[in-house]
Amino acid sequence: MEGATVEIEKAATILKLLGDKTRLTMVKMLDTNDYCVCEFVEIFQMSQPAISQHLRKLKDAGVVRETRRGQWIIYSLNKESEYYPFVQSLLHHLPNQDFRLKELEEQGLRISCD
Amino acid sequence: MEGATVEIEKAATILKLLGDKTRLTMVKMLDTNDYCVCEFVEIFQMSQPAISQHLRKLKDAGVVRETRRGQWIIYSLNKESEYYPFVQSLLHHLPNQDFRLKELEEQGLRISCD
DNA sequence: TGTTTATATAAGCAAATTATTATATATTAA
DNA sequence: TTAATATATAATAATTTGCTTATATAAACA
Repeated sequence: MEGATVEIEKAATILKLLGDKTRLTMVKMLDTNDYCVCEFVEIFQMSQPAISQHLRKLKDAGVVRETRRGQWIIYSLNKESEYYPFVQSLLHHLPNQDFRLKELEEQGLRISCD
Repeated sequence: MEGATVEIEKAATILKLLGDKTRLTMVKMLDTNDYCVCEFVEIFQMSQPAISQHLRKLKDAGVVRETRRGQWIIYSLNKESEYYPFVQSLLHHLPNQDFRLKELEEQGLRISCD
């Protein structure tokens, strides 16, 4: 096995966090692009507080991090996390979600630019 | 990426299931050995119905399966599951739990024999 | 400055989760 | 056949989760 082992308790915490369709999709999307909150609101057709709360959980666990860019707060995967390799290897099994970015762009709603 | 992709929704279901310390430990243990219900009861110091309910969830999702051996019901990882490769790759990141089996044996409480 | 836009936080609530206790079922053994 | 053992299921209670609405904060812009 490559990479260090993840303590069972911490692994369970991360898996529970990713065991939600919205958060799992977010994290898969963040694996290839950065997004701001309002883009997620658009994509998931969910209220802004609901999206913020999902992102806060991911941030508290160190899975994602945020940077302010003007009035927007951009979220990205935290690749420095000691759990990143673990998360990564999960994401490899999931289907690409780039179609969601395409939809955003087609609607002229893309904001973050990497 | 090797192996087929797991639908996001199904992946979230499996991750939520494994996002519980008890179930995650069970599955990691089952990756190398089979166990009966009463062994798990001993190991986790939890009521028998609680253990049965965890196992039922894992069974309903197709992650584990059961075989009766006399009065015992032996649980094992379902390696035929289409999600087995996904589960496997998670388990690789977790620390070995063989010390739990050793403890069982030292207490003379080991029942299942593979 | 005041207004708009993007985001976060708090309070409250319904649904889901995880344990418990009590009871039913199935196999083994006396 | 009866008692003991292993397991499952049902009912229930406590806790957690994920949304909602209302409100606060912070940057941008007129």
